[in-house]
Amino acid sequence: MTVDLEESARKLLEVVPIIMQAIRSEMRSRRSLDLTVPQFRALAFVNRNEGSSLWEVARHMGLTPPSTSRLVDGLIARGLMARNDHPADRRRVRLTVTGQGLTILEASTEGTASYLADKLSGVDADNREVIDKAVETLRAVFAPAHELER
Amino acid sequence: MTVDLEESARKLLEVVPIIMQAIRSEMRSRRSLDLTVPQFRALAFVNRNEGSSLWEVARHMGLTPPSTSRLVDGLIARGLMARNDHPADRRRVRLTVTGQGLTILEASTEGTASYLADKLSGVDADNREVIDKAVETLRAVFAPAHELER
DNA sequence: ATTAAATAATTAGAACATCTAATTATTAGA
DNA sequence: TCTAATAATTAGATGTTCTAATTATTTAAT
Repeated sequence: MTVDLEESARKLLEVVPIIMQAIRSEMRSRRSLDLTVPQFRALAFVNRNEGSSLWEVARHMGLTPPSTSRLVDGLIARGLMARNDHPADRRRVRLTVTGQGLTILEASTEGTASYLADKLSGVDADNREVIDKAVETLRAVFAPAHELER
Repeated sequence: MTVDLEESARKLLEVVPIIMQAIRSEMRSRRSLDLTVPQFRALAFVNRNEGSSLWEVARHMGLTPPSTSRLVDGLIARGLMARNDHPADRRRVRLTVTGQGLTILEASTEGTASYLADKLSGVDADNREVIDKAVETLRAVFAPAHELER
């Protein structure tokens, strides 16, 4: 029984980047899809939140608006996202995922989830449940507050 | 009870980047230390493995040798790491953490772990134990195989 | 109603991350 | 010894992310 907070934190700090790296490599390895993690996340968010403003995407991702603006630029350049005028407020932007963007998002989600599922398949049912529960708790702890009421 | 492998994988895919982003922001926010996550990881690895070769660092981090070479360049430029000749094999490089590097590594570890500990402090003991156990399992699943016998 | 303040987004400039391909040394093996 | 393999770097590209400054638009206050 660890229970030592600092110790738990250090382990988390060691393991999270390792998993992240695995996800990153997996995502970029599919030549045909080739989304970076931020691109993937932005696409997924806008897909779930049709017509998001740049600021909403930035807040979700924990990025500054300029960073987000560039990120979106890249996605638009590849035809995966579209930037339109907001009808009520001309300062604002309405972001949407294009058909092609959705196709790639889905393929990428599917592919990466399969990869992770494969990794997890070696874990017995009990421990998988432990992981599920931990992920749930961690989500509550780390997810931007405004996204938890869903 | 979720138990659905694919579903677990998708949740992991959602949550890991969120935690990662929190860690990244936290690390870069300490102006005086200001390590990026890859810099931090490289420093931590070389500190634990005095005299590592470039290739070992690359393998640990899941990066290509060129990427690692540049990463190390940056650390050396900041005086946090040193690159020396390997006595037996002149192709190889012996990496070590400098005194200043160690100072910054420790401060950064301490600061980031405190930040995470603070986040986790709101979680009750039972759930903390669940998280610990999950982290342990995930480490076994994702850590590079060669690093598990320790 | 006009001006000042606040908000939304972008541009500019910088440092870093990361890849593939090609190159340079050095060592090991046929 | 000449060729293979190994270790590392350089080159060139694209993407990430920051701060600071700028542009446009809307809201609020006189």
